Amino acid sequence: MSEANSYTEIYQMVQKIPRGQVATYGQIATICGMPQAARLVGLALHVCDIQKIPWHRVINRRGTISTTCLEHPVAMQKELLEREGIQVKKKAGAWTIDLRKYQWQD
DNA sequence: CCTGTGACGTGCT
DNA sequence: AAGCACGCCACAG
Repeated sequence: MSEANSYTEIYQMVQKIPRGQVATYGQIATICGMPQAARLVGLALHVCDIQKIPWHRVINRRGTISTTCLEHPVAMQKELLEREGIQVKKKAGAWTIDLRKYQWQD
């Protein structure tokens, strides 16, 4: 685990997010020690097992998901987030979440 | 070995 | 307030 300098660390961090809260890519990257590698978090979640990783708790700085592959996951994300007590609103065609209210703090 | 890309972030215009 | 451009790190070809 100490050598977890790659996606592994990110996955562990995402799984560490408390239920009912969300975190931004930059937040995860910063905690992992790579405040400038927010893109890596996104890429990591892109290749991760969305069946095992609560990727829906990880969103961008705007509080929305810019997912290029918003094929199916978007609807599922809404279900998962609302199921955890997080309010998801639709704004300009994108799901918006109140970061100041749900953003996770380590 | 080098180049391109990507679920992002911040700054400037 | 909104949009555009650059920078960051890791991995694939």
